[in-house]
Amino acid sequence: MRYSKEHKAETHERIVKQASVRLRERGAHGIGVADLMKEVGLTHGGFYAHFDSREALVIEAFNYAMDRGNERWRKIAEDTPPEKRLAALVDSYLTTTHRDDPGRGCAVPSLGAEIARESPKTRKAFAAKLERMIDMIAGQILDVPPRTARKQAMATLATMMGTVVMARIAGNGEFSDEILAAGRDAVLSRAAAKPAVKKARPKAH
Amino acid sequence: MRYSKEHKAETHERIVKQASVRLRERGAHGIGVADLMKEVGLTHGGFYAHFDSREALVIEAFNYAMDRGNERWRKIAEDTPPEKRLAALVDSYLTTTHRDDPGRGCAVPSLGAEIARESPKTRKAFAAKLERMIDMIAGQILDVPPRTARKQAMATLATMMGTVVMARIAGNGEFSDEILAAGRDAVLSRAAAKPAVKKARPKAH
DNA sequence: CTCATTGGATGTTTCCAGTCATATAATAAC
DNA sequence: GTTATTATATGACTGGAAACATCCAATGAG
Repeated sequence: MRYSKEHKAETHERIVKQASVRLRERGAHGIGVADLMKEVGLTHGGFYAHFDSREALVIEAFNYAMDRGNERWRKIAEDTPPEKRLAALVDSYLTTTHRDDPGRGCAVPSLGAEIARESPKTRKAFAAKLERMIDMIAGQILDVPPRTARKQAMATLATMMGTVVMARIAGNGEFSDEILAAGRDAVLSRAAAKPAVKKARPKAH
Repeated sequence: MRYSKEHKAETHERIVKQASVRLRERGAHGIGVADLMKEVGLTHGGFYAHFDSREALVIEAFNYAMDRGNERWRKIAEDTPPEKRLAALVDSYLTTTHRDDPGRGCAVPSLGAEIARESPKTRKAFAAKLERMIDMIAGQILDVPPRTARKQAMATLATMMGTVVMARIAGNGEFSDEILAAGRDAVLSRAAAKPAVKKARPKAH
């Protein structure tokens, strides 16, 4: 082996990471191999030493983005007492920061619709990650009986993701902020209504 | 005038309609001028007699799709007694049919994320239509006091749209159906919980 | 010294928005 | 009813952008 053992792995990851950012920012067809490699500080000749094809990269990048999201949620669950976890999650998800920086945010609101149109292989990989997200919410975030947890997790995710999609359409002004606030209230009040947990009424900003 | 008076207007609308279907099916860059015109039974030379540019068409097609959606909702409101309107809406929106046929469905779950990346002009046109949808839900569909209607309308839409996005990622199997069902329950139970003055029945877990 | 990795250059293909001279078809004028 | 008029449609053409993929000389780690 020339170059250190980890060198290639590191380069590989840098490419995947940058791709995942660009894809979330610009969509599934929003960046080409050449530009991407340039952004990573390489030239695009070496690309095919790392990936069989562009699609292989895209799948990896999707997975990477989803994994980072799940990782983030896991940390929230870890660092927060059970009854406050949902509020903590919503506070990190339904923010202007997340809305305005899709590149570092959740992949579903940015790429969901496009994923649904990709090849079955790509779509299924994404669906598996989505199911992991649901499990995570149901098991680690929501403070409700397991009986209803899965269903409620799905609805919670749907509301959060739909809110981000709508807020991004609305831009970044007052109207958009209003949408974010409505989503927050909806998620938290639904949770408050179901178990005996109380309040958590965030002030709209 | 040669050709009948309405001829051009009709052709124009056929183009817009077909474009709106294809865009929802394949995404904002999913079809080119030439293919589109062919699908309408024309050649692509004449395109620029109808539209200044491709973008102008895209904006019209977006508007068309949104208008059709609003129209559909208006009819539901018209044909249904107030207390059943939301259920009727959800029953038409969160169906496998809608999930599996984006081309004829709501434009937000199919195009929302891509719209958010388009030019400000395009995005703002879409945002205006989104606001109309919210007004429609708040004023004609929800059976709640005006005070909270707008906020609740936003949340209701977010949940419905997010549910469709997730369900499409999940494909069309059992998992996907489960997501649809969860979305339905969430929208309807929230509506049932709110008008009742306070938090009804806190059932301890 | 050796050779895997890198990166600059290049090939080739595909595709697409937009233009224009020409042909066609329907109405208005006579 | 015939002709003149003109809006609409045709289809080939353009110029260029962008994309994926491959090759090979140079590099630098071991």
